[in-house]
Amino acid sequence: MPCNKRRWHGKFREYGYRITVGRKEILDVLTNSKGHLSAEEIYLKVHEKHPSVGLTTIYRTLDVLVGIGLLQKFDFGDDRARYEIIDSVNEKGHHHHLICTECKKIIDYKDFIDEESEMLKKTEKFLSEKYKFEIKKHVMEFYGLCSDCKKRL
Amino acid sequence: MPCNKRRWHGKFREYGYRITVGRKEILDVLTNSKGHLSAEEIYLKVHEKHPSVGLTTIYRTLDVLVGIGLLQKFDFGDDRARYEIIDSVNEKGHHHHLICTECKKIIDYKDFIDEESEMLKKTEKFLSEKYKFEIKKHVMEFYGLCSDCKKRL
DNA sequence: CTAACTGCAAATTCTTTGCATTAGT
DNA sequence: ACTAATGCAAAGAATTTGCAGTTAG
Repeated sequence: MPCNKRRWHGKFREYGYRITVGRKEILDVLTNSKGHLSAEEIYLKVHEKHPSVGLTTIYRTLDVLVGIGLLQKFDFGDDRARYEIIDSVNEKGHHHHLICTECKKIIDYKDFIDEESEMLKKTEKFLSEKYKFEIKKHVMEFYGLCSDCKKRL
Repeated sequence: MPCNKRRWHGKFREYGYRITVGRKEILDVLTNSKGHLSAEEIYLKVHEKHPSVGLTTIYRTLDVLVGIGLLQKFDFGDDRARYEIIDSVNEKGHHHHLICTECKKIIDYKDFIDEESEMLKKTEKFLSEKYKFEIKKHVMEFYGLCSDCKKRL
């Protein structure tokens, strides 16, 4: 994915951020993961290749990435933030989430994504006018019990 | 709101929970508030009338209320949980949120709520069949900059 | 060279828990 | 009476911060 690499290199320059080994590896992990990773999970993966990178750097880099719009931060109610590379950067494309409140499993879905996105866009337009709000992101999620937990309980 | 009182009294009995001074006051605060209060905010309000009620009780009661389905727990990304009495209990009715990521202001909106809810219901039905998921709640929110913060920055 | 970046350890903040006491039913 | 509920202080857990040493450009 050379175009991704170019994309974030550009963003980094633009904002005056430096490109370091740690940051490269973090971006790599995020790009090649299935998404919704926690800081700790990212730390562990990065640690495999670069044991010198500490958890603090992970947090700080994630902040930077969210700040320059390469990453989206989520909260699925399990007391830790989760991160996903934004849209065009990975091949997965836009999706929404289905979250099991028991085992914390997260399912990505794209069904109805176009219809949903259209609805969201329309609402977004209306709300931004009505409330003079500059909308930066939307969240649409479903919480419940996955099939396994439903059986188990 | 006598019917609300009857409603939760019933729920409490049903689950074998006792009705205490603290719990009554917490329910009262939640019912008469504009929603999306944090545990601390609830604590402060309850504290005005019943200084003997501690923060721990607030947390424990909120858990109970969420458990029996009288309360919904939210996370708007400001590192503290926020709570809202569910639908039929208060007169506000179902609504969604518009959240300012700068000043943390939360705006309730009901525009398109029917259309949105219909869409959500449809998606919900589809997803629950496809993934054998038992969907308990949905979240639809917009994050961005409110008019004040947009100006200020 | 110099300002950004880093790791480490300590600090913060929200929430939970253990335990002895109090109070619904 | 019996057991749930409570307050308090201590514990936990995720994230942030201060600082002195390191490194990218």
